[in-house]
Amino acid sequence: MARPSRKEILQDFRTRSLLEATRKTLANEGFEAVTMERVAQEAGIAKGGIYLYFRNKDQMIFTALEEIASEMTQEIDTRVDPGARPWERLCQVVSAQLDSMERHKDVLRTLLLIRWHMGNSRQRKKWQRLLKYRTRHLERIRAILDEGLRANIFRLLDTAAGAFYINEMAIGTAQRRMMGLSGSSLEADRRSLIEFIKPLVLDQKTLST
Amino acid sequence: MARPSRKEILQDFRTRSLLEATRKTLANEGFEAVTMERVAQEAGIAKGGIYLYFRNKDQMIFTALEEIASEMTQEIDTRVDPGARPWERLCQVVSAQLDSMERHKDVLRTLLLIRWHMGNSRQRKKWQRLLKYRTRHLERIRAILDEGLRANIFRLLDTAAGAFYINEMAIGTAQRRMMGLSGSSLEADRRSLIEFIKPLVLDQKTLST
Amino acid sequence: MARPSRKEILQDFRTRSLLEATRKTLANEGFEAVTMERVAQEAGIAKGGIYLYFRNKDQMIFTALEEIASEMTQEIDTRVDPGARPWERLCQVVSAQLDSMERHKDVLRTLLLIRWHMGNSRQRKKWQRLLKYRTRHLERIRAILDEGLRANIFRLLDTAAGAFYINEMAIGTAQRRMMGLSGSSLEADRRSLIEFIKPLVLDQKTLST
Amino acid sequence: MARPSRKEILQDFRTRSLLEATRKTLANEGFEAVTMERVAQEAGIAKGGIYLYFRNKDQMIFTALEEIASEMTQEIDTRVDPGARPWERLCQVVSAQLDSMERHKDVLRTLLLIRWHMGNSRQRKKWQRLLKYRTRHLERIRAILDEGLRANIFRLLDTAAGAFYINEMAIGTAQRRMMGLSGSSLEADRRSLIEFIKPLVLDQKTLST
DNA sequence: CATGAATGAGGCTTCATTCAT
DNA sequence: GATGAATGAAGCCTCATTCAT
Repeated sequence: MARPSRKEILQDFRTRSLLEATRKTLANEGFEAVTMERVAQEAGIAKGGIYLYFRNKDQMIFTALEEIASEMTQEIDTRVDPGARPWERLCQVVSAQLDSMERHKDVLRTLLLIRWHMGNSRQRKKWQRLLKYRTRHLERIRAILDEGLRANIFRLLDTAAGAFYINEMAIGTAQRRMMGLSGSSLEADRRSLIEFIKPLVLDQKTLST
Repeated sequence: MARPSRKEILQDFRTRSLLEATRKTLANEGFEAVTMERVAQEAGIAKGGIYLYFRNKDQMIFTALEEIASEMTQEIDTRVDPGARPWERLCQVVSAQLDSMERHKDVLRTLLLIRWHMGNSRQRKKWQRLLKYRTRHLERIRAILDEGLRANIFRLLDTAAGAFYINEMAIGTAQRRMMGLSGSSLEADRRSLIEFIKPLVLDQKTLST
Repeated sequence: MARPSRKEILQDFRTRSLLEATRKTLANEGFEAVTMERVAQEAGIAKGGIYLYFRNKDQMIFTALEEIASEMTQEIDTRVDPGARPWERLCQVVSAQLDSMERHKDVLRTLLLIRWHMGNSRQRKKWQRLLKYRTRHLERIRAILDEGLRANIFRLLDTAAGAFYINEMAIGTAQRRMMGLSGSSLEADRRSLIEFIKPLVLDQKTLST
Repeated sequence: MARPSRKEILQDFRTRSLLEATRKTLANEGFEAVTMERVAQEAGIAKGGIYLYFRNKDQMIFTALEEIASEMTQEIDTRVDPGARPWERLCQVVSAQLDSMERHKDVLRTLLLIRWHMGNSRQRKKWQRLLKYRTRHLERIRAILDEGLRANIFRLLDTAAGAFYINEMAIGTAQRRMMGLSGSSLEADRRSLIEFIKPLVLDQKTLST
């Protein structure tokens, strides 16, 4: 395998710095605070230099967001034990998702902004690729539900819909925390959500949390 | 009661035009497309004229959004039969909410943006007042859950949390439709959501939809 | 003599209100705070109504300033005893001028602004008429100096120049007070100035203050 | 010592152009004519470019004014012979001040405007720093008077007050010239002023001009 | 006459992007 | 390649003046 050349290493480093700076600014000061000037400075690169690594501002932000989405997906994957039984796995996914969102609380705000942009036909294309991560996550949940259904552990339901709702509740929970409206600990919020979806399980005597 | 004078009528008409223009722009082209110049033009008013009706851009947008929130709240109220039994009322609320969100699909996007702004401490105050409508809605749902709980119809649950989750699922559903990702009819989405929360009811044999 | 008609009385009252409002605003908040809107409101007249009494903003301000200049001139006249001897009269004039400027401290600022405008050839004409009051004042002082000279009381000097310098010192004193840089009482400032011009008098043993 | 780089030279040139343009506009058309647009054009720079050299309009004007004040101070310093005797030095200062003001006649107008702004409590802070030059000048005069007093050459007087009055007369003289009201040559005005303050000297036989 | 809503020119400032060095 | 000065299009807001009612 070709060892990365000196040039490639530098390019990579610069790209990383820029993305880091973008995320940091996004997190600390919000979308409107992200100016090329600011990001460049934070990354220790000249303003004009950004354009060597990104086509334009939109693409830079897009890439930063995609990176976060990707990280979150991975974080969740890591936390799920493929050998566990469906309900346990579901709990793991939900818990991992809440944790991950909490950790990325600050940028989550912007990440969720794409939901908003997706409603605008003109901008749709620009952000569409980020949906991939959402879809993947929904399918992960759905697979668990399907398995539970086949094993006759879960109540009969439209698993696609179920996955969707569970994800929405998790996101809502994270958003509420982000807005400072939660009032409970993350752990309490987690328990609450799991409690709410527990009726999915037919024989509740068998449940652990 | 004093009949509105000619002047008042005109004032009202102008204010309406501006709000309409704001909503329309907001809906069609998104938040960043809302320019004083543009709104003025769309409303058939000179640029400077806006400031006769609104203190500044923020207040204009705020008013437009609040109006929508208020309309939605009222639309839902109208659709709920206070005499109906808890589960029926819950279904009415959810259905009404979905309908209302569908009707205001375009601006809903922006309305939900406040979730985003609320995460930015600097802008928090500006939008905080809009939370009133959310709170009111959550309490409406919670009251129904409480009543059902007291009547021993609903499964035991934290009603505040329950209200929160139901609302999140409804909003998520609307958002999905808005993003063009639903694929089903509104009616199908409604059934799906209601189906998902049906386990709340203890004796499901008694259920109508 | 024709008794002023009802209409004329009203016109006069309105004009007065507007000038008063102009002066008040000028005094309290400075030149840039004088907007037609504000003055109209303060005067209890509709914005458009101003144009029934003044050709435009400039003329309104001009008239207000002229009024003040005129008042100051009169105030000084009142304070001078035509029968007194030259040095006493000089002291009276200077004292009266300082008092009057102190009383009109706030608007004096704007009044002196015309010195500034007079340097701009384009605006010169607009304010030139206000010079009348300055000229009159200088002549008043000069007449006193002339008389003192003829009576052999004052040291030989160019009386026109002397009048000019004395006036400048008085204005400077008032300005210093206005800028909050004086630190002394008005009375102390008065004494100081008179002390400084005392060498004008040949035989200082005869002096009272 | 580091030779100024090409970049620094250019930066300096731009700054100079802008300040020059500001002064010119200030001089020719007055304070209100100073527009960012206009200054930029006059300096041959794009509108937005100004902000590379000045934080905002206020700072730009402030800098221009301070520059003038500083130049004038230096011009006067250059003209005073530290070895000369008090009265000669006083004459040198006054002459230099009149010359300097004559040379900067055009902008002097605006420089004196700070007297006006200083009367407005809201703007006071903004211009306060310019008072430094005035204070320095007053102290220069005062030091001369003090020395003359100690040497028993000057008549007894409050030297601080004396410095103040002399300065006011000089400024007044310059202003009168600026307003086109002088009618005499600068030299005549100079003589006149010096003549007026001559009584400060006790033994006038010793005087040269 | 009187009103004040409406106009629209004009001012300040920001910022993505380009390009000479 | 890298830099950052320069550009200029927008954006928000103010306010003297006009004019329909």
